[in-house]
Amino acid sequence: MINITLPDGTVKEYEKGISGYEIARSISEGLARNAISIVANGQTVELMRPINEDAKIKICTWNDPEGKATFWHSSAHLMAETIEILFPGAKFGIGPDIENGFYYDIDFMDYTVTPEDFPRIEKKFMELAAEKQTFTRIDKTKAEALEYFTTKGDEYKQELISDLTDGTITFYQSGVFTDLCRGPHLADTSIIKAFKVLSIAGAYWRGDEKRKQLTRLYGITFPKRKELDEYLVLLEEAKKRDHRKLGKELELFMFSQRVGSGLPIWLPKGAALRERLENFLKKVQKDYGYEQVITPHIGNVELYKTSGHYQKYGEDSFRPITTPVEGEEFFLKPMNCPHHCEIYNSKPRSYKDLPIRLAEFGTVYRYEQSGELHGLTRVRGFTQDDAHLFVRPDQLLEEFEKVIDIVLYIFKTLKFENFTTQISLRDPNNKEKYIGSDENWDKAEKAIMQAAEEKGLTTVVEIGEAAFYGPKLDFMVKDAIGRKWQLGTIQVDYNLPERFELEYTGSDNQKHRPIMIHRAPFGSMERFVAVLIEHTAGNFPLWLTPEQAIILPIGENQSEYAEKVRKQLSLQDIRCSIDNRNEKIGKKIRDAEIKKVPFMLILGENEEIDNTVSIRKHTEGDKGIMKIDTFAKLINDEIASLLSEN
RNA sequence: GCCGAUGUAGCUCAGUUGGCCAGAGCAGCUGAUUUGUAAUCAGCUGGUCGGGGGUUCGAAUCCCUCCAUCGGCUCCA
Repeated sequence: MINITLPDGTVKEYEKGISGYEIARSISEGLARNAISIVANGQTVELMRPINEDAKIKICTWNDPEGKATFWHSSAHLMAETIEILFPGAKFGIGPDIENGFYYDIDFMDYTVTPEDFPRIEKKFMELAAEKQTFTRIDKTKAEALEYFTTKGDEYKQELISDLTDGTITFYQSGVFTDLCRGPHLADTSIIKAFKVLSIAGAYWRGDEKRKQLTRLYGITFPKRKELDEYLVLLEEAKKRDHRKLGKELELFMFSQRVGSGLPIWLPKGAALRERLENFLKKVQKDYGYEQVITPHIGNVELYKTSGHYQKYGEDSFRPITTPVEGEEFFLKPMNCPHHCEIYNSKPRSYKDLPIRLAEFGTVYRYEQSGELHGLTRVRGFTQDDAHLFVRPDQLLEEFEKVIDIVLYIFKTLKFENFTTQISLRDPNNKEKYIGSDENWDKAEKAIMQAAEEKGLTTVVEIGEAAFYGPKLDFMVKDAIGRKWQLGTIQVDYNLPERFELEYTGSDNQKHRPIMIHRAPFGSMERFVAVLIEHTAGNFPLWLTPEQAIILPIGENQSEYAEKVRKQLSLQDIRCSIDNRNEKIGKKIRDAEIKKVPFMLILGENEEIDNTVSIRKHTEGDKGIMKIDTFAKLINDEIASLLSEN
């Protein structure tokens, strides 16, 4: 007999060799029916696998992440089988489950797959699923495994197998398809009731751009047809929040082919919104002892040779600008830190002066490959809400933590609740990608981890994601369709102070080297606004929104009164306009709703007589009548509360 | 940069196998209407069919090329 511990802590006794399925059945028929896989002692395995020792278990269904993973991973196998049948000779790379569905990287050889092929792939897939195919696990020696795929002529699988240790290799066979795989899998394919090929893309074999590009098919499956339909609706809804679409509709920003790709142009409403964000941050920073500076958009090549950027990125930058007579070389500023280092160096510094906190909304230009540009989130010219803190070693931790406070305050004020925090370290096996000594890197990495821990952040550590001059603490937020973007970033840097020979005089009258903290809570204004648009679906908080209220006179007779209301509100800092068009009130309301104006003020004879306005709230409807000043106070109070919550 | 797709009026989209002056709705302009909580009516204006080249008697439609955009990959100081 063995002891099985259930997630709620109860311990049950079973015969040795019992399967997860039988355990599920002993709990309830329903659970057995819905069970997909079982986690036993931390390892996800098939339901039918015998359990031979005491174990802590969890039966996974579609509602568990592990269950979904197994469901989608098995679906990837089935999609591969479908491809093998429809496109004989196709070779297979890897096919994992992902956050939403799964993909398989496939070399289709001479055939080019297009979305027109999707329907027949989907049809065949569903036929195979209905066959109730089972997944059979087969242990192989390395030699046997290699032989199988050599005979089959699949060099990708051969390469994968060569990297594996002998004795751990398993195959899974379902239908006519056999794949190298660790498992686990569904009991059989019949519970897959809906499948859709989502998209097709190129993907380099093993993520290496020097190697062959395979065709990646993205797909998703569900245990119910209805769930697929719901998922597709969800995707459609998400597309409506796309910042590129809303940015155009709400006239926030634009791009022009003539100006150049990746170079955003801020329209009046977008510029005003961005300015409010900047002022908000400026005020916070002032409270934290930052000083604003302004530096030029270009810098001499020597500046970037000193900083190391030239050696690192010189070839992948916009070409240098040269002066006609002297032939001096300048680069478009790719970052603000070197300029700020020069400010630090402009006069002798004492330990009493530190920390020095220099902030700048600095516009920078970076060459991004054409295929990487993406709306406002990935551009070639953007403005960082940058600042550099020059601190003594004994101030590092406290200053770093205060920066975390600023980031968290901003995220909270803007209701960014679903962010993740990532510590980006260097890849110790790839040191030539970075500058600076091991000792300094160690110090910097430790400082970040300590600060994050003391602030109670739940972090994910990513190796190899550091900047070339130092490790980072990054704040990541997802966009409408789940893509992750880095917004806020805080970086500890021992390297630039050395390269620029930054110094301060200590209390011992000796020269010391300060440490730099680079930080940008928004990341960049462009990317932040993009994510803000997608999070709010264009319904910005009242203090940020371009137009807070719109006055809608019912007829021509109210135009004078409308102007009076506008002036009165404007005196109380409320942004509003008048819709004086010769249209019916229904039309004016409709247009204001589409423009997402938070408040509509409807004025007719009654309001004019009583000196009131009739309030209609965006998406909510009629809110009744109130005095003009009462409305103004209501708005200003709401804004004050939005900004003061802390 | 790479793989695949897309590009028709300011916006959203029609445009059959290449064939008469390239269409619609919204927006805009003009006029009528003066309106009470999500679209008043009528008329009009507006397009080098992404750019360039080619095939053809004839190209928005077929081919080549460049550009931009979209989905990914790679990259992201």
